[in-house]
Amino acid sequence: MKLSEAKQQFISNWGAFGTHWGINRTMAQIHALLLISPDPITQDDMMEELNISRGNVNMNIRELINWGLAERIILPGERKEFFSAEKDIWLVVKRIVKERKKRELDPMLQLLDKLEAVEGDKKDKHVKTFVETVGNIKKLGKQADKTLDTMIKAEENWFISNMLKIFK
Amino acid sequence: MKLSEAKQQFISNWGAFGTHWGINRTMAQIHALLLISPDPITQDDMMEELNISRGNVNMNIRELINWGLAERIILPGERKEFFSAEKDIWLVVKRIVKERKKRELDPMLQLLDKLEAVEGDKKDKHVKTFVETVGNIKKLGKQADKTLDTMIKAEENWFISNMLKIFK
DNA sequence: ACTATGTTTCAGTAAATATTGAAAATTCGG
DNA sequence: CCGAATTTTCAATATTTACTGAAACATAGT
Repeated sequence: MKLSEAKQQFISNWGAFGTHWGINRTMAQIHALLLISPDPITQDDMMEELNISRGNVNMNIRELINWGLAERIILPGERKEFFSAEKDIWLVVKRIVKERKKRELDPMLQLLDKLEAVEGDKKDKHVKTFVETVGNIKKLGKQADKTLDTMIKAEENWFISNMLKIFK
Repeated sequence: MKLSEAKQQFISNWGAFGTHWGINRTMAQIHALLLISPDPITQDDMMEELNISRGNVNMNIRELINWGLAERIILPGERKEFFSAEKDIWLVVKRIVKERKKRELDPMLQLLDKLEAVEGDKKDKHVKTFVETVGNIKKLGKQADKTLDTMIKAEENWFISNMLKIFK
C-alpha cells in the first residue's frame, strides 16, 4: 500500500472511530492528520488535506487544544500559526480519560449520591429496587473513578507491567 | 426527594450519559427504566413512562436485547410481552465492553496491522512518522485488547480485589 | 496608522440521526 | 382458520448536530 492511501485510510477510520467516543468526526480526523505529520502544519494544510472549510478547521482545532491534544506553535519568521499534536499515545489516552472523567463520570457520581437518598418506605419494592440499583451503580462507579485517577497519574511502563502481572 | 422525581432524574441523566457513549438517548432511557423496575414491564408501560411512540420503543428494545442488556419475558396467561434488564451492573459493564470491543477495537487493530506494512523508504520522515504512530497505537491497543478480554471473563470480586491491590 | 495577511465568529444551511404513526405482519385463543 | 390483540416495519418528518462562507476582528510589517 502507498503512503498516500494508507494516510487516507488512517484518517478516515480514526474519524469514524472518534464518533463512537463522543468526539466528532472532523475533530478526530484533524487529530489523525496531526499525529502522522512529522512537522507542525497550518490550518490551510488541514483544509486542503481534509477538504473542509476554514471555519470548521478553526473550531475543531480549538477543541483539540481544549482537550490538550494539540498545541499552537509560533515559528519565528512565519506569519501563519502552526499546529502539532502530542505524539505519545499513552499521554493522549490519559488526557482523554481525564477529560471525560471530569465531564461525565464525576457529575454522574454526584447525581447518584443525591438520588440514593430518596425518601420513602424501603419495604416498598419500587423504592427498594431504585435504591439498590443506584447504590450498585455508584459502587462500581466509585471503583472506576479511583482506578482512572490512578491511571491518569501513572507512567506507561508502570501501567503495562502491572496489567501484564494481573492479566498475564 | 420523592421517588417519582428521583426516577425522572435518573432516567433523564442516564439518557444523557448514554449519548456520550455511542448509545442513543432513548435506548439508554429505556434501559434506565428497566433497571429500576422491580418487575418486568411492557412496551406500553415504556411508551407511557417515557412519552415516546410505539415504534421507537420497539426499535430500541430490540437493540437493547441485541446488546444483551434486556430480555423478553413471556408470562403464562399474559397476552403481552414483558421485558426486564440485567440488574447486575458488573455484568452490564462487561457486556457493553465486550460488544464495543468487538465493534470498534478489533476492527481498528486489524486496520492498523495492514497500515503498518505501508511501502516506502523508512528514511523519509513522512513514512517514518506514519509507521511509528501506527505502531504505537497498535501497541497500546493490543494491550487494551488483552486487558479487556481478561476483564470480560472476570468475576466482580476478582476484579475489584485486584484493582484495589494495585490502585490501593 | 495603513494595508495586507491571517484568524475567529456565527447566522444560515446542509447532513446525519432519531422519532412518529399508520399499515403490514404476526400471534394467540377459541 | 378467524378475528382481535399485539408486535414489527419503514416512509415521512422532526430534531439534533455539523459545516460553510463571508464578515468582523486581530496582527505584523512598513
